Amino acid sequence: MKRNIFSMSVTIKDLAKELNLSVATISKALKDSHEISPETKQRVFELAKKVNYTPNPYASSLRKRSSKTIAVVLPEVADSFFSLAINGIEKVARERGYHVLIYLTHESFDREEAILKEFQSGRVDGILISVSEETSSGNHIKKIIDEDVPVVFFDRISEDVNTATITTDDFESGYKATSHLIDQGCKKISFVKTSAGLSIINKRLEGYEKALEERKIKHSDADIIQCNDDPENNYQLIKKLLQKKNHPDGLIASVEKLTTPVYRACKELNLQIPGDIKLISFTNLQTASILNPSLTTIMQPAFEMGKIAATLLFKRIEKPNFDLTKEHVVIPSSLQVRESTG
Amino acid sequence: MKRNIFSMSVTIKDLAKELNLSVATISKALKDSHEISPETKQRVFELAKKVNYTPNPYASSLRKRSSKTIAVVLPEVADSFFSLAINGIEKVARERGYHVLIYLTHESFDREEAILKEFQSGRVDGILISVSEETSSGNHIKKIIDEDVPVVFFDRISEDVNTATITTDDFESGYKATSHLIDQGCKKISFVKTSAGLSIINKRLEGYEKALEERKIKHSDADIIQCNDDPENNYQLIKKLLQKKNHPDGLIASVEKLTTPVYRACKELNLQIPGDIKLISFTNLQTASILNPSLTTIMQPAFEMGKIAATLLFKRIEKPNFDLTKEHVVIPSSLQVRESTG
DNA sequence: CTGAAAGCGCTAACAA
DNA sequence: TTGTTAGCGCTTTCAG
Repeated sequence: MKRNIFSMSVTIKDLAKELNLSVATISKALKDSHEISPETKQRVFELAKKVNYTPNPYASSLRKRSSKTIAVVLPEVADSFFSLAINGIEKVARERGYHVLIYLTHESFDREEAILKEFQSGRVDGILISVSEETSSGNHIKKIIDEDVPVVFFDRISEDVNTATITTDDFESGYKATSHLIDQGCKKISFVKTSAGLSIINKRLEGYEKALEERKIKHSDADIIQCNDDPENNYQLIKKLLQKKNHPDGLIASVEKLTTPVYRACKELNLQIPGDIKLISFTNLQTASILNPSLTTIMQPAFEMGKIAATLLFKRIEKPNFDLTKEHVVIPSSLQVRESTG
Repeated sequence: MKRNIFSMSVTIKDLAKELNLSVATISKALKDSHEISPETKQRVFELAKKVNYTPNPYASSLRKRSSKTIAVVLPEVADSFFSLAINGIEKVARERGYHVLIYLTHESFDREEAILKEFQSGRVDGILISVSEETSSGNHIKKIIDEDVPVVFFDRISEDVNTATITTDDFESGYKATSHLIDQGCKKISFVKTSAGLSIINKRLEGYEKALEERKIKHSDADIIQCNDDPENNYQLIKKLLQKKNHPDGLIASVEKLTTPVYRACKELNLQIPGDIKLISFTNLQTASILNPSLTTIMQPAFEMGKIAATLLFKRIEKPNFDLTKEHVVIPSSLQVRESTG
């Protein structure tokens, strides 16, 4: 492939030669610097347009030590919350001319650590992260912050890292969900959770316990079902719970992926929802409304959270003395009452 | 922040100084070149590890004219197909040490064009794309290919661009879905589609028409419902269809997002599924199985398609004479029969 | 086996 | 207003 002004990537040098100007002049003209005469700018713009000049991003990144790209690191993407969050993030990134690199940890701490390590030498100007289930220590994240690349957490935070967080009111929504079930007459409410020590899940759980205590509903550890990442295992656990003669009459699925096994188990065991058991799930799934009976949900403002997280990150990127450690936004989830708790 | 060997990004130069070697030697040692003595390599590796050296990716990209990153451009991400595809793509990218930039067109051609333009100056080594609904011409894509950056299409292709494609058997699955409904006794089958001239939807439609003709089922344009991007509008259209005295007794939702309005409309109108109307939807949604009645679906092998698309792309990236224009993989969708067509 | 030097494309002092 | 120059950090001849 020829490398002249009509093919391959055109460089500033090419433009300079063509117009008999120096590269410096072209560079400045291109960014509309006031040091350059209108006429020159005009000529430069025209030629640039004509030959379809696009700056080499890496040359510029190297020189300016900023890449105009951010990283989004997520546990997974096949989940309505994260899908929507990506949408929000991408939206504000695009508006500001930033690029977004996406990384999936698949809930593995090792992978998360390996990924974070890549951000040590200026690959990205900032990081948006929702930590994996396995993540307990935040040292890998602190290390990056020490290198002066800003990090903001959204949804799943690491409590020992001191930086901006965008979360929902997990405690309150656990409380709200539970209170709603109690209001609807439930006397024995189970809380189904995922494996690890995710702080958001634990907060939901605390809300659940608080509500039960306030309303003087007796409960025991047996009401809290610990699931893991194996769908079949989870299904069996839930089924076992619902098979008991004194099975719960209310159930909270604390994460989206537990919705399907719960419905399946009820169907399999011929338990009527909401007659025999009332259900609430933490999810943003569109299809909640067309389940039969339709599903009462706690919906997180996923898109909004993504947008706010990204906005804060950019604020810090563009204004390095903006203090992220002071930013802790909590956006309320909403309870969508539907038939499953009717 | 100090810039010495114990803080901030360490560079090759720092290592060189520390070990009294030249940067060239360090660079070669780091990539385990045979020109370097084992002892030297050893020393270099140790120091690099100790001071946590990470190469500056942009310096290297600039010099090597390759970025070890690919772009994935998608219409949206809040859709089970794309979510799963991203998973597949990310998996193989990670295995090969590539980074992935994500871009959303939100079904807008203009946005797609603007995004593609960014790939002109070596930002990415290759592109995976599923075109927007509005995309009819492929010139913006051809331009990129002309600059020698490889492109592979997955799912939604642009027919006038000659490069690798990974698709499902859309015609066959349209045919299969329709035949299934006929087998189940449907006499009047509607096909609900989205707005634009997406080739995959039209192929599904052709399969539908073929099946009807083969089985001598009369049908008219009125059986084909044209939706758009406005959920409320779509809901009304579908409702109007189902309200007719001689409403269809079978319905194919040709894209995932039409599933919800169809179910909603049936419920609203008190139509029994599958008694009054049988339903099939093109979707990979987990929740299809817990809808009530559970939903018969055509499932695309999304994860697999993402993986294959990425694999082909990397093959081409790593072996520039590998001819993408000859690669056209078609992976069959599968019909999941459930209660909604019972 | 090691090093000197050139240069990827761009930006930013500084000079003219 | 424009140009000269010196890098950003790395890779890669080519010489020693």
